[in-house]
Amino acid sequence: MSSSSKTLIKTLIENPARIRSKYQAKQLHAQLIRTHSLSHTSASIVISIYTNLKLLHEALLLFRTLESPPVLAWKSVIRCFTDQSLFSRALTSFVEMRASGRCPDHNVFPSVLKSCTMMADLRLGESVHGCIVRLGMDCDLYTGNALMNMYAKLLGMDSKFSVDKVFDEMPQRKSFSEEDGKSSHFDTSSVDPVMSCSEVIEAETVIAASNLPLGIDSVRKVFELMPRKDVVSWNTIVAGYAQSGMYEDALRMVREMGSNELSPDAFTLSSVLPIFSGYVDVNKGKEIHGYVIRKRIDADVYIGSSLVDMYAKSARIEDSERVFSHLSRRDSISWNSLVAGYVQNGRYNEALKLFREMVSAKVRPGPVAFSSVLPACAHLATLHLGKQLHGYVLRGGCSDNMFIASALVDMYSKCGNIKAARKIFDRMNVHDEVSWTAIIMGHALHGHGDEAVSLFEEMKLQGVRPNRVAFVAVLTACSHVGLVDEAWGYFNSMSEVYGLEHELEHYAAVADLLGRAGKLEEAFDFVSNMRVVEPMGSVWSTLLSSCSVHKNLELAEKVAEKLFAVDSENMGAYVLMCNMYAANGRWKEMAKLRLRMKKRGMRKKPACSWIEVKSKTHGFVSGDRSHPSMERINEFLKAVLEQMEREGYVADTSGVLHDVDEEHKRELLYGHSERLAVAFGIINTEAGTTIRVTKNIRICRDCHVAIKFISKITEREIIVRDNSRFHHFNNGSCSCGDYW
DNA sequence: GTAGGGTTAG
Repeated sequence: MSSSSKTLIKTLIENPARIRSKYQAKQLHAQLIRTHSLSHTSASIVISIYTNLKLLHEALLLFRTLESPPVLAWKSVIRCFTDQSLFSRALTSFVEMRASGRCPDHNVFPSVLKSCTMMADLRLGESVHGCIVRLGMDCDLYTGNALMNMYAKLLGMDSKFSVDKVFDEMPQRKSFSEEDGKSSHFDTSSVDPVMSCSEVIEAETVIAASNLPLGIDSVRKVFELMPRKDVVSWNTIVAGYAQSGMYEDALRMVREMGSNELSPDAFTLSSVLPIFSGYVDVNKGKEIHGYVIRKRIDADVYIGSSLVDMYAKSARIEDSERVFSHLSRRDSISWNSLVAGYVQNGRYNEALKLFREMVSAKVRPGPVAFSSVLPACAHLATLHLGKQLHGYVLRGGCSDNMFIASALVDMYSKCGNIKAARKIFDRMNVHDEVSWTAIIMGHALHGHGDEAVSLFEEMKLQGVRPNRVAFVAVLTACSHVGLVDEAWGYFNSMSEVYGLEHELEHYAAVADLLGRAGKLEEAFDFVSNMRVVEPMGSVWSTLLSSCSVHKNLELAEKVAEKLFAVDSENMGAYVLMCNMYAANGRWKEMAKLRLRMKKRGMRKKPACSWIEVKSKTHGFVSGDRSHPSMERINEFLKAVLEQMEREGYVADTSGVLHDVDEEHKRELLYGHSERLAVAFGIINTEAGTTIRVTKNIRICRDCHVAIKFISKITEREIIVRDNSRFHHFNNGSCSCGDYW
């Protein structure tokens, strides 16, 4: 070997950063072997070269030949394991390194802590923290940052220790002493408790006494003790505060950054932006948007999706669209922020359209994308799309995801298939309050009040505490089947047992229940005496429709007056009142109301129904004869009407409030949108297929009777979803038991 | 060698 090549090897070993390729690294390795100069030290350097090039396999082959690997070799492989997301192997290596008696230095801890974070192993992380304190390495900037990140990430988790324990007691704890280097303390598989029982109890008492979230407290403690802090340190604590809901503190830290001559960067802002959507006003968010543009970080994908989300949550979806359209690069989260934004703003068709665009743009939808877009299918009741998405979810193997499973339960029940919803619910391994509420609400909407109530009881038995939404669901269930006493019990238990405040929705459900049950005066007093800060228009309009069902015009006038006082443009209320005046022959009052509507430029929303046939949605508007199949629909309805009449059907024209003769009234009934949709469905599907129709307003009383007959004559299950519930017609009767 | 964004039930 020439002296010049020896010099070259020496130079490379001293400047390992010069090696940039696998080939060069292997050449060096080979030369060292050939010249018999592969010492422990030079081998470690080669290992670090391999790991820097992410050549884990090569590094490990060499590593295993070393009898007692030096610190450099250990930390190189630990870092590489962490880099390649092999967190548990990183931690095992750390344990082995400690067991071999090697003392870790400051640049191994960031990787170890990251692995603890990713493995969600707070216990081990805290032990490592103890070790760091013992070795006096808590002054290291990167180690401190990694510690803060770990506590911030694992902040919701149960901890046996508090950070004070780590600081105050860890150094003295025997298992951390350097002399005891062979201790198996760091072995993750070890079941030996690190603390004695009494210590654990003591620590838990300390934790119970503190009202602050444990994690954020630990983050702050580490932060305060760090002698040197950089932007990352500040960003980590800002994110920690933001994620713990401590928004004031997060924003205070951003301001303090400025006084420490550090300017907020893209990381800082993307942590802080979500605060402005739900907590502070959107104008503050706009200021930040301006700052982002001035700092020229508006191309950052993280900032982009934060902005899209912020504007969407502030009901400014047009601004979300603008931000999205200007993004130079879009990842799956940017897409999904806008998809979710559309759904949050009730723009379901746009959400589905964008989801499709996303798939065409070759961005694979992940679990979050599915849980964002499924509610759009639920709201639109587009079963075929929902089923397609379900298939996609199954192929993607994420059907166990709690968010997705709950969204699927909700989607199937809202699309009229409560059986499929229940099947998915029953197959879930664990249920949280969201999935329970979804299935309870599903049964409630399908008129299975008793089933919904017993599921609610089952939920409580399983130790899942009902929250405010769960109470909305169970009260809705009671309301749809007239369980008055049960509803009062639940309403009272909300505040008395669960310490939950009654909100508008709960009052509305009870008012609805009393109204449906015909207890109109009681309902009126209940609503008049409720104390809710929010507007009560929806509650009054619920009660108004009960007055209409129970034909109580006198009370209806009182209710309407209350309603118009808070909501002078409530279309439904005008229509209901007009109809009630008409039904009572009070044409003068009706005309007056009609004029008021006309002056305000209000127009009646037409009644429509939809049906999906062969994955295509067909819409029908009451009295509209433009559908290409209208001739066949009429033929069918005419034929079936003859049979219906033979079986005892008599048209109930009392609901037709136009001032026309009986014959004309019957014709109007026969042109109702739900009847057209049902007829179209029966003609265009095979015998026995379930018919699913969605209607935008309440189903008409006469159509309800007629569809019962039709279900019997045609031997079809017919499911009609109106604006408040599902009606399952089967063999001449309806699941609602005519209570609606 | 550390740090950030989107999701389910009314």
